[in-house]
Amino acid sequence: MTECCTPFLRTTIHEKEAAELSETFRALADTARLTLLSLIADRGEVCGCELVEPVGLSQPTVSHHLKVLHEAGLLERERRGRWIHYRVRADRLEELREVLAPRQAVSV
Amino acid sequence: MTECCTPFLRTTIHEKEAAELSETFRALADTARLTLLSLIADRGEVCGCELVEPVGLSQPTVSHHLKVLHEAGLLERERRGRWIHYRVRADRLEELREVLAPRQAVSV
DNA sequence: CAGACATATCGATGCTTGTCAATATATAGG
DNA sequence: CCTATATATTGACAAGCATCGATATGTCTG
Repeated sequence: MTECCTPFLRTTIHEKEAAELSETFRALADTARLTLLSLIADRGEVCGCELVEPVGLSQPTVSHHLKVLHEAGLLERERRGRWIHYRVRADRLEELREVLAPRQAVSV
Repeated sequence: MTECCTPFLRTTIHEKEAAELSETFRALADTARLTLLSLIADRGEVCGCELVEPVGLSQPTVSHHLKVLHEAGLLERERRGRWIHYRVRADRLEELREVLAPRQAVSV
């Protein structure tokens, strides 16, 4: 019996929701991108130029990953002169956490 | 048993952590699998045979997706006679939620 | 403008993955 | 055993994706 708490989406998701959500998870489904997110989150705000060396990938590849994360809404970017600064979007992560939350008191 | 509180948002993750985490997110990075998870979570416990029709994919494909989810630790399976029953692993989702948690007071 | 540096785009390549039809395996009941 | 049903595996194919080198674009500073 699953009386205790049935987790994940409170109710069956629809096609569009699933499509959007899967896109976000896909952005997280890569070692390099998780490392990037982690580096950025750890430092609060980071210049892109500081991210190439620690992940050990080429500059174009890092640029690509940052783009994916940004397009998934997981990163904020701000240009300052030559540099682009990145921050993690906490609100977006909170949304994800809610999606994964166990359902509260069951209704219906 | 994983460590209690070193989500990637709090400190830089290491290579192995990132690899494992990305694998889990990869399991979630698919529309069909999200729909399956949602269906299972919604009903608490579901027989696999009830999952083929609602997702609109072939039986082998559904079987494949359920395997991916199970191997990612996101589903429990229990055989009962001819049928296999699935449940969502709430503990695993809770782990994911912690990983996505915003950093609290910074801990050196 | 020219040179330096940060970032983005392009094109190619090899690997991964979602999907199916066909087939195999497992389990229950006659 | 034989049959029916549930599930898994295999093999194939197309689409997607991570990665790189080469190159382009953008931006500041002499």
